[in-house]
This record gives sequence, structure tokens and C-alpha cells, in this order.
Amino acid sequence: MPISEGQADGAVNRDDTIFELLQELNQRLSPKFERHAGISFTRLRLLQELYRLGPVSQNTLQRKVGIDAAAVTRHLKGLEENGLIARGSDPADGRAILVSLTERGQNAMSSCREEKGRFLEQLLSGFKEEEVALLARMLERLCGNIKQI
Amino acid sequence: MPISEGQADGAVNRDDTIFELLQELNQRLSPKFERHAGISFTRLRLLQELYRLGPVSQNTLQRKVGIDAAAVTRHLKGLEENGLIARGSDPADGRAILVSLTERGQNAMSSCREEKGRFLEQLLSGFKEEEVALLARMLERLCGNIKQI
DNA sequence: TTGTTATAGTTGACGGGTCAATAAATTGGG
DNA sequence: CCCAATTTATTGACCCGTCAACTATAACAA
Repeated sequence: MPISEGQADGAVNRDDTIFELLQELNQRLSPKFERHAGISFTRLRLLQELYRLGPVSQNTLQRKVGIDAAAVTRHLKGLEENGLIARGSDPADGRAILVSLTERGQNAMSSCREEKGRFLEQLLSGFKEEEVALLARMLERLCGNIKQI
Repeated sequence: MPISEGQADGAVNRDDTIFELLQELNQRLSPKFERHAGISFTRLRLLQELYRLGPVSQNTLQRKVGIDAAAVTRHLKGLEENGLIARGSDPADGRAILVSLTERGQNAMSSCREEKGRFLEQLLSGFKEEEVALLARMLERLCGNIKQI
């Protein structure tokens, strides 16, 4: 019989808890955000990056947002159908596609961003500013660790 | 095409960063965990809960792990095909299905749990025990906040 | 009893992510 | 110059989660 160890909560030890919390958090966060903001967090990030960077290739966009190239292709397809972005060929590189934010996309982005602000305020309610900073630093450390696994 | 170098510094402010980091973390965590442990984190959780609780209905299992009933059904289908769990009818309730861990499932669970330990060790490397506790507390607070949105 | 309501589980459609294979264009070494 | 290797984007297959519709059973009230 494998070691009993059955704690009162589901997790076997505190390390487990971290993993479970991260998973639970994200699974609840994404749908709620989308319902609030009317757009998925990833798509909003794409629009924001596009706004920050101006017209760029899908490739650089992909690296900025940190998702798979295939996912980027499909998101952009959807965003293009909604008229929020435009895609054109890159005169300097026949392989690349230059993606740019349309005016409509810019408007959508701004209004969603306000929603996002309210959402994040609620998410972080009760956190002092320095706690937020501390949390961010810890999450960054985790990100750093994961990259080396 | 594995992702490369997604900095989370596209964020407009620190609150954004938190959200981006959480998302990035989970998106990287799950695939890496699965490759390491040979089983998805959710499925391992199912096996562990089954071990802790003994034979239970899918419903209680679902509430424990915190995912959709449909997802549970499909996970259990897969686990059953692999011989890790067994499903039988509940004599006390004709609607319910009693799920139990097979011997093979128990063995799989124990060995995966060791892998998980190593994985978490790497993930949390550089964290002092009290930092882990602090992190867990903060994530719990976030979880609490999200439930009220 | 019977009919209504609630609960357990399944299934299908969908969104979001991964990886692998592929086409087209660029790059670079012989 | 040319051929091989690399890079960009796309597509298909798959996993994992959601929600909504459905079936079967249970619980309960009239």
C-alpha cells in the first residue's frame, strides 16, 4: 500500500497545492474574463501588442504573446473576420504576413481594456500594491524555473 | 513548434502582468508536467482522489477536482480503457456510477507521484518553504476573489 | 398513485492550446 | 549559380476544458 499521507485537503503537500491553485485559477479566470470583456484574454493581448508594435509579422506577434504559431493563425483568422485586424503581404519578405490593427480593432481594444481594468481590480481586491509586486515577482521566478525543465 | 521566449512585459501595468503570468505559467506547466509524468495533471488528480476516497460517484469526484462533469466522463473513459480505474453501478442509486481505482491504477499513481515530486521540486527551486506558503496564501486569495466575480 | 422537479451521467458542438507535416520563400555555403 | 537548410505560415489531428441538450433515475408533493 503506497504511503497513506492523505491530508485533509486534496493536495498531498504544499507544493501540490501550488500546482492545483494555479490550474484552478486559470480555469476560472479565462471564462469569466471573456464573459466580462466580450473577448478572450489572448485575443485582447494580440490586439494590444498590435497597437504597441504597429504592423508586424505573425511570427513576432507569436513570440510576444507566447502561444503556438498555429493558435496565432487561427486567432487572426477570427479577428480578421470580425474586422478588427487586417493582413497583408510583407514587401520585404515573401513568407511573412504583416498584421495590423484596423480602426475598428483599435476601438474594440480600448473599450475592452476598460473592462479588463475593472476585472483586474476585482481580481486583486484586497491586495496592497506591494503585495501585487511581490506576487508578480514570485510568478516570474516560477516562469523562469519552468523554462529550464 | 515550441514557443520561444514569451516575455510578459507587454503588459500595460502590473495588474496586467499578473494575469499574463498566470496564463503563461499554466500553458507551459501542463504540457511539461505531462511529458515528465506520463499522465496529465488532472488525470493524476483523479487517481489520487480515488485513492484517498475509495469508490465514489463521478459526481463527488467531479466536485473534488473542480472540473466539468463532461470532462470527468471523458477522462474516466480513457482511464478505464487503460485499466487504471473501474466503473460499476451503485446499488444505492441507479443513476450513479461508482468509480474505483484498480491495482494497476494504484501502481501508476504511485510512480507518477514520484515524478510529480521531482517536477514540483524543480518548479519551486529557489523558493524557501515560507515563500511557498506565502505564494499559496496569495493564490488562495485570488481564488477567493475570482469566485465573487 | 402520479406527475413534477431535481440529480447523475452522456453526448455533441465549440473554443483554446499543442505537435507534426507541409508549402513557399529566404538564406547561405560550395 | 545552385542546392541544402532555415524560416514563415497553414493545416490536420489531438487533448482539455466549457456549455447545452438529452436520458434515466430518484425524490417528493398532491
